[in-house]
Order: sequence, then structure tokens, then C-alpha cells
Amino acid sequence: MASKQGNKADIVDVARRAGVSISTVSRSFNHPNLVNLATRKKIEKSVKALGYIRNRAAQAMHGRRSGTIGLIVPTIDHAIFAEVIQSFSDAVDQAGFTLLIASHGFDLEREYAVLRKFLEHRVDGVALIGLDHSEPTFQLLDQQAVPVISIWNYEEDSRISCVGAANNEAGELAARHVLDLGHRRIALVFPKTVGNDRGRGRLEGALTQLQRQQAEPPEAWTIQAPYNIAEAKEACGALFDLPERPTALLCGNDVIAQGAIYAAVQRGVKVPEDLSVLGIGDFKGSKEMEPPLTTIHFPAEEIGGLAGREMCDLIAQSEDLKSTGHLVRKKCQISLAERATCLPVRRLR
Amino acid sequence: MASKQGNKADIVDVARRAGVSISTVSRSFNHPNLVNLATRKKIEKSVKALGYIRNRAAQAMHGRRSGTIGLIVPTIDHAIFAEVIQSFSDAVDQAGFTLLIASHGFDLEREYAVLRKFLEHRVDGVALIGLDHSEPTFQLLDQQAVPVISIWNYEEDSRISCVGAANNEAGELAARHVLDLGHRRIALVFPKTVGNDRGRGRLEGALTQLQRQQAEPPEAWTIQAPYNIAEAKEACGALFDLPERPTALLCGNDVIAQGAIYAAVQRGVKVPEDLSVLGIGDFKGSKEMEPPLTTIHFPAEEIGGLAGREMCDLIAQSEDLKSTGHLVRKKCQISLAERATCLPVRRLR
DNA sequence: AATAGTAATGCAAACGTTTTCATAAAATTT
DNA sequence: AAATTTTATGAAAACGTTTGCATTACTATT
Repeated sequence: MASKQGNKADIVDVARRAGVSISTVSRSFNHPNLVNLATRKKIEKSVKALGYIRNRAAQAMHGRRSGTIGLIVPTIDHAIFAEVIQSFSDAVDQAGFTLLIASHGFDLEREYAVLRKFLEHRVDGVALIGLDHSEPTFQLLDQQAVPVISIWNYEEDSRISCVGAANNEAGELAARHVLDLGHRRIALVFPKTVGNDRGRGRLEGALTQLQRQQAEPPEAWTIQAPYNIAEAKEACGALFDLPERPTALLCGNDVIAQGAIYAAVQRGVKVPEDLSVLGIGDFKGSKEMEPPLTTIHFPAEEIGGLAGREMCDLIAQSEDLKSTGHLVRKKCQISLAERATCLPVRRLR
Repeated sequence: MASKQGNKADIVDVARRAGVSISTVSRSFNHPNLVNLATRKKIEKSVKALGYIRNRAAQAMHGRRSGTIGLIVPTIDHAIFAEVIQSFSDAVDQAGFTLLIASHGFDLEREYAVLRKFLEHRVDGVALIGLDHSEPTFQLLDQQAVPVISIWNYEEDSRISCVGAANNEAGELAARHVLDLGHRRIALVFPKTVGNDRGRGRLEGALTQLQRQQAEPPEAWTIQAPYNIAEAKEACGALFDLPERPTALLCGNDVIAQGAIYAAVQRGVKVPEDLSVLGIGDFKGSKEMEPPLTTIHFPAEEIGGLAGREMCDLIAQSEDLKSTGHLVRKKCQISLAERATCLPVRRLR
């Protein structure tokens, strides 16, 4: 039975029961080699008997690290983020860190608020998705000098460290592929681009490539769809009902592509015979669709894992105080995953 | 410029700059009404100038709450959990809590380890998925007297508070539906049941119902598939290649159902004309599939949100020390979502 | 046998807050 | 104008750890 009223055992209780000083108890946790084996055994026994659990909050107060990393994402509930969160989580877990997660629903002001909250908890590092953040966010990060990393996007002149892929390259790669297949009547279905540098980069990359080949789509063929199968399906449906139909559809992500294909199926438009569809992202399940989706592969797991390990490194460095303060940037390779939803354009007609 | 070398401003710095005592500063945060408006303004100015951010670790040391809730899930990267995590996160966020998340990959020993880690961080409450946990986990929870809630499963005799749906009812409901449609040659494709009370409950419910109607499937028609489209597709493929084919397929979840449908498409088996397929879960996107999947709807968002609010309530109660210590159990209703993958059995043949 | 070195431990200060108690000043009541 | 209440503030203890320094008891070296 612990001595305190709160009934939660405390290092003092452990020490008393083991008949040693609290310093010795503390040491036996943090520098076991400095304490006699027999003493350590006694302490261990006492810990077990009292059900003592160390208090990291108290540890953190000694300038020691809190042992936590904050991850701020737009939303957890998207296949794409879920995968990256999982691998990031696994990586930092392995290094002994605990993950704080919050989502801001694509609202950069909420992102700032969450960041503040995390800083109150004295996270040892912060990870954000993408490189689009509000000025106050950047300033706070800077001023607090907390190790920070951006996940998912790569940009050579990014303001903070980043691990990810180049979205404009993804767009280019996608556009190049359909152009190479001979398509010229190409429609674009992309998500909203405000506050979403991922979608924006992809769209810009694709557009650049199309312009280069004089295959820029008419306005009616450049449509916007939310990240959501149902609405994407609807948006694409409208596109297919137009008098003139494109021969290829470039989608901003695989969810939209999925929606597009469903919309096509519904109207009896055959994919890929009547319409080539290309996604971007290569989400879980895209490979297993019927027909398997041709898409641009993003190594989500690799990005998350790499970011996690890089985050831990940054924290270790910042502790060394040798912090050279220079940014780390890692570019992960994307690639074309050729599957079954794209075909060379039919010459006749 | 802060006085300390660590350059992070401190409540002492704030007090000094504002020309008041630290008590006043602390009070102006926690009980603003007790401090003079003019003084508060001074303090606020000082806070801004120094970029001061309060240290919750230090607060937590005063028996105050840490302001964190720990959520332990098998995995983040499953549509089903992602949705529930999101809504749980939103709910506790709204109450001002910060969420700690960790996944254990369906390993109950890791779950225990994570729980310990969370307790070191002095989370104010813990949420777990499902009701299957190791004995040490239950004991630790009990001994530490930390508010705890289980998400996703409902059981009237659960050992801890729970918010969720009754999985056996889902299984029964599913089985009843295909039976009502006249099917008797029914195959079952379910996930592994060890350490997964969700899958187990569903399977048991379905089996009970089928037995009741003498429609128990032969052994070859009761197969196991992992939570994963690719492998589910493969497993179902093997089933379809059997000489005798069932007229209906009961799937343990929508991912498996999706895999089953793809496997069918691949073999030219028409769904629902040649084969009725029924899922369980009603994941995001199931409604938008082609054909839209008939399934048992689980109100994931409702469950997550309710659990989050209930968690906050439990914490508030435990603070009041009036903790009656009695468990809370909330049952969320599931329902049949009739869509397009089930048809009455064809009489002839 | 004296000395130097090492291993094991304890004491007490420090970390950044909150909170109780005491006190001073101002406002109100008599 | 004295007595009382209210408002605003500060001093100091407390929270549960870690750690630098001091001390003691061994162990090895000469």
C-alpha cells in the first residue's frame, strides 16, 4: 500500500520500501551500471510490489526530452495519410518515442493552434504534412527552434526539412505517359489546389507537360473533384455526359480515378478500350482493382519510415547542440505503375 | 531576449519583464478573473514579446491533468480504424485534450507495453479497440485506476466500459439476410479470429444463424482471408475454382467482400446474378463501388465520436473523486444496407 | 601499512509550474 | 473616521524527478 493518499506510488515510496535513497532509485533506472546489482534487485522488487510507474512529466522538467513527437496531419481518415502515419509511427516508436497526433481538417489556422498545443506539451520534434503552412506557423517553429520535418513533398528550396516526392514530377510523368500512348484529347480531374500543395504541384506538372505538346485541355475538360469517391464519381459523370469525350483522363489521385472508373462503368464507357484512366498515388488497393489501375506510384511507406527516422536524427542532433541548423531534404523516387487502365489511343475514328 | 541560456522563455522571465511575481503570472493564465485587467495586459504583452509557451509537463506535476488521452489501436492503416480514430480524435480535441496514438499490430504484448508507456506519460484516460486484451493489461488498468474505454465492440458483460456495436448481431443480421433471400448454399470468408474479437463475434453470429436454418456450410466453404484486398481476392479465387460453387458469399468485412468481387469479375462470375456477396462494415467507398456493395452498416463515426465524448466524461468524473466506479456501456445500432450485390436465389438449376 | 583509486550511495539543489496563506491596498459599511 | 470586506498581489511550499557534489567503504597498488 502506498503511503500517499493519491494511492499512486511515487519514487519516494519505492525508495522507502527498498531502504535506499531516491537518488539511488533514480539512478537504477537511468544509469543502472552505477548501482550495485543487489540494490537494483531490491529496487526492482519494490517497484513491482508498489506497481510504480515512472512519471515522464517530471523527467521532462529537467530539460530532459519529453520523449514525444507531434505529428500534424490534414486528416487521418484518408488512405494516403493513414499509410504514411502508420509507417511514421512505427519508425518513431522503434526509437522509443511516443506519438502525439492531431488533424486540422485542411485548415491552416487550426494547424497553428495544434502546433502551439504540441509545443505546450514540449514535444521533442514536430512533423507536418506538405510544405504549405501559414506564416505564423513557420515563425513559431523557427522561434522555438524545435526540430521539424515535412512529410510527403520534396522541394529543393523548402523552408523546412522535408522527406517526400516531387509532386510536379508526378504530374509530368503522368502526362508524359498518356501523351506517349498517343492521346491528345486529355481531360484533367484534380482536387482543389488551395492549401494543398500536393494537388497543385501535380496539376502544374501535368499542365506544363501537356502545353509542351500542344495538348492543353479545353476548359470544360479541366474539372475539380474532392477527395472522395462519391463526389469524384459524380463530377466525372458530368464530364462523360458532355457531347465531346476525351480519350484519356488524368486524375489527381487514385481516389478520383476510382470514382472516374465507376462513373464510366455506370455509363457503359469501357475502360481502357474507350477511355484510358491514369491515377496518381498508387493507394492500397489500386493494384487489386478490376481492372488494376495504372497510376504513378508514391512510396508512402518509405516516405513515412524515412521521415520518422530522419525526425529522430534531427532530435538527436539538436540535443548535441552542435546543431548546424542546416536543413535535410530527401527525395523519394516515384515511378509509373503500368497496369490495365491505359491503352494506346485508337488511330481510327 | 530571455535570460536563460536555453533561450526558451520561462514563467520567471515573463514575470520579471512584466514587473510582477510569478504567482500573478500563473494566476492570470489559470484564474484570469482574480487578476487586475491592467496587470493582465502587461503580462500578455510580456508573453508575446518573449514568445513564452506554457509548459504542461510542469503543470501536470501538480496533480493537474496532463491534458492527454492515449489511444491504442491494432493498426492505423485500415479504413475501418482510420475512420474511428478520426472521429475519436475530433471529439477529444474539442474538449481540449491532446491525443497520443500508438498501434500494436495485433500483438497484445505490444499493447501492454504501449499502455505502460502511456501511463508513464500520465495520460488522463486510455482508449482501446475491442474487448480482447491480455490479463496484465486489464490488471494494470485496474491497478492504476485510469479511466478507460473500449471502442468498437459492445458486450453487456464487458470488463471495461465500452462503446460500440454487437458483432455477433452483425453476423446474425448478415446471415439472416442471405437466408431470407432463399440462399442455402452459402460460403463464409472471414478473417483470422485469434485476438480479434470483432471477426470472431461476426463469424459466431453468422454460424449460429446458419445452423438454426440447417444451412451450415461445408468445411471447404469456410475459408479464412486476411484483411487485405489482394490476399482476400486470392483466397476467394481459390473458392470459386472449386467444382461446387455457392450461391452466396458472406464476408467478414467489406475489404474481403471487395476482394471477393474482384476475384469473381476476374473469373467471369457475375455479381449479383451468379453470386450474391454480402459484406460487413460499410466502409467508406463501399456505397460507391460498382455494383454498390450490400453490407451491414457500422456507424464508425458515431462510435468514435461517442467514445471520445464518453472518455472525456469518464475523466471528468474520475476527477470529481465521486467515481462511482461503475462501467458505462453504449450500444450503437447496426443495420442492413441493401444495395446491389445480393439477389434472391434463382429457383431453377 | 599507508596511499590512491574506484564503486556505491546519499544529500540537496534544480526543473517550471500551481496553490495556499499572508499581506497590503482599496472600497465599502457603519 | 474606524471597522469591515473585497480585491490584488507576493512569498514560499509543493509536485516527482535528475544530477552534481560529497561521503563512505572497499579494492588495488606501492
